[in-house]
Amino acid sequence: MAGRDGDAEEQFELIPALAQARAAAAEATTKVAEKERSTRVVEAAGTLPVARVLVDVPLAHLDRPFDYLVPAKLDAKVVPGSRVKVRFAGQDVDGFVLERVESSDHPGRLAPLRRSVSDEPVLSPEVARLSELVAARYAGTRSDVLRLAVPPRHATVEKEPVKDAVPPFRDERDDAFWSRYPGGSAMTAALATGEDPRTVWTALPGDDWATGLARAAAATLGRGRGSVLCVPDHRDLARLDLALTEVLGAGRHVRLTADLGPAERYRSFLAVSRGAVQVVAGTRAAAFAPVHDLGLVALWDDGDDLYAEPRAPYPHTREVLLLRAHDTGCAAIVGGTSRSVEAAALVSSGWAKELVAARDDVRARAPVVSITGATDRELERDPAARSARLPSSAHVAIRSALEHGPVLVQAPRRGYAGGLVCDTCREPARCPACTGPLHLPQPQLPPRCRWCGADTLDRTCPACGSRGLRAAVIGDVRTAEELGRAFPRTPVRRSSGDRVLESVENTSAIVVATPGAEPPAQGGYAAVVLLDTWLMLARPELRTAEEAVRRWFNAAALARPADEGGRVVAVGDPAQPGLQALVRWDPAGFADREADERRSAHLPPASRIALLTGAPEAVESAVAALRLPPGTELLGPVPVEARSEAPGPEPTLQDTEPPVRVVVRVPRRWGAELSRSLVELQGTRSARKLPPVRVQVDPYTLD
DNA sequence: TCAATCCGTATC
DNA sequence: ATACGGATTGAC
Repeated sequence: MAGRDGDAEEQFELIPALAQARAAAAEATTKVAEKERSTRVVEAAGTLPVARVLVDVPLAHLDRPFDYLVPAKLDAKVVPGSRVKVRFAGQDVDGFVLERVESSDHPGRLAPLRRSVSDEPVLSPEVARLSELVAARYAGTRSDVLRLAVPPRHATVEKEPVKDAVPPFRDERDDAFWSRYPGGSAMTAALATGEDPRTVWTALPGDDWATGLARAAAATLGRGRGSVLCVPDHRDLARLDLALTEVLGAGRHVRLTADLGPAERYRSFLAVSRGAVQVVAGTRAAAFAPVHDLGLVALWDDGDDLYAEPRAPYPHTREVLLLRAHDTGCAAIVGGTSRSVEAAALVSSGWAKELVAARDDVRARAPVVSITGATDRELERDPAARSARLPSSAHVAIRSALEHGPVLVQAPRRGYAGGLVCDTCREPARCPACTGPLHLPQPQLPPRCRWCGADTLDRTCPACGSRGLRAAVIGDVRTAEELGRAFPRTPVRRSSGDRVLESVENTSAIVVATPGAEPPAQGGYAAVVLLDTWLMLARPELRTAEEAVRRWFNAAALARPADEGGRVVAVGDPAQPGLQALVRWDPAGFADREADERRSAHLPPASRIALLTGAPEAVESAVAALRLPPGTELLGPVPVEARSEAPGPEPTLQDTEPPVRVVVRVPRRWGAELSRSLVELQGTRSARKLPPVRVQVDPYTLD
């Protein structure tokens, strides 16, 4: 059995009787003598007998290395970065060896390592340091971060023979992709020479971004440096994987995602950690990949919410990669069709340089975008359009575009119909009895309350006095049905949820998709229609506008260029800044505008915020104990719904009393200070066994 | 005077 | 989380 000969327990049994007798005789001795006894008994390794071990315990105040004695028999297996088992506070726990040292500062006697799990150095010094930085940034523990960074061991996979090393990569320097961007060739040249450029890249609509990232990785690999490339989901990863194979050839890269399955995931991880491959493409789990000689970190579409890790300490892939680039001094590319507010902040602070196409190029490649109002008056005038809930101009645009190719219709959310809103002011309709949300149980029945179940026969909108109601969310299913009736001779296909189309052919068809599930069309869509854009702006959340605009740009980028007749019709308010940015095809301008608004509203990234959630008294005492940096704002406490979407080990909130939440907000320059005092707070609280308070630094949403 | 129990603190 | 030590309490 594996690890049998690595068991320190056996060594205690093998202690000579003489030594045992001597040890027994030394019963009442000083601490110094006792320490000597223990060292002699365990027979420590000849050189570097002390292992500094990060133990896997969830307690914040124990998030530091502890020293253990390396038994001589384990000398060869206990290497820096390897997994061990140690006795800690009376129980056996897992740990990572951070380093081997000559002596310990610990005044007491050291316990021996119980066992070496494996001699595989799975925690590289760089990732060990990164986990420290991420934990500090998000006020979490290193053991929580390491759970995200190092996949579980798979012994069978670990024993598999190592693949032969591939010969050094020679980049043939094909600049066909990047030369279309002013400064693009300079960037790849800088990647190839080791100048480590940091770039916010706003891609041309319809551009083959995957090839761009693959070329950047190739330039970096040309000088022997590796890359970490992150994408939001599997569709994107399949595309990047293809591009990497084409540009780098076979065997130069691996895919790394959490849902590969334990064996395949560990196999990919080992290929990277052993240096067999230096290019990693993956979802957010790949951000921590221990790439040898890291030269480039890159991510595509950094505004996607899939980059927000749902497990503690909730790090964001973009922040992990940027911390990594900053710490190691490697190059970085933050790319997208649109631009996140955080990316805009990287440019305006001077940390990164922007890489955008020339204005003329953008005009030629972007589709023609128009906005059409969706007033009910306009719907009434056109019976055909009303049946499809489409303004007549959108209806006309679809009909004429279908003569030239496929048409994409983006419908805000999945499902048949959501709640009901006032047909005039669009205020959500609430139950007159209990203020619960109303819905239509069946088309011909009166509205019913989802909370108390009462039917509402007579109701006027408290906001505007209107009596009419309409569906708040049409949903892609009903949209597809209605479009099928409006265009009876055209095939209507759906792409959403777990039935996402890979791509569609260049034929006359209507594709109804939810945001993020839009399949690309061969040769591009003749037209893209964005339905009910106002709905995507209706949520009162931090990133509502940014998120909506990102989704509009991503869908619109699938249309053909203007000179090939590509059109985009957005149904919404022509004065809406996000839609105006789409008309001008100016994602950077919109991001700057949004950044200004966040600054004046004291929201991230201009401010650093932390959420403290827990039982009312717990949150109250936590806030009272917190060292608050200058300029701190405290918002709340407010009651929150007891919801824990995040799977896995979470601090269990008291469910006897409804939890509350406080928002702590500081100016950005005090962000590190805030994180420090949150770490201190969690340390004190866990040491004193106080009820848990969940801390989230810069959460993705503030709903 | 000693044992059972509680509380606080360290965990190598 | 245990685990241990010192203080505290209670019965002889």
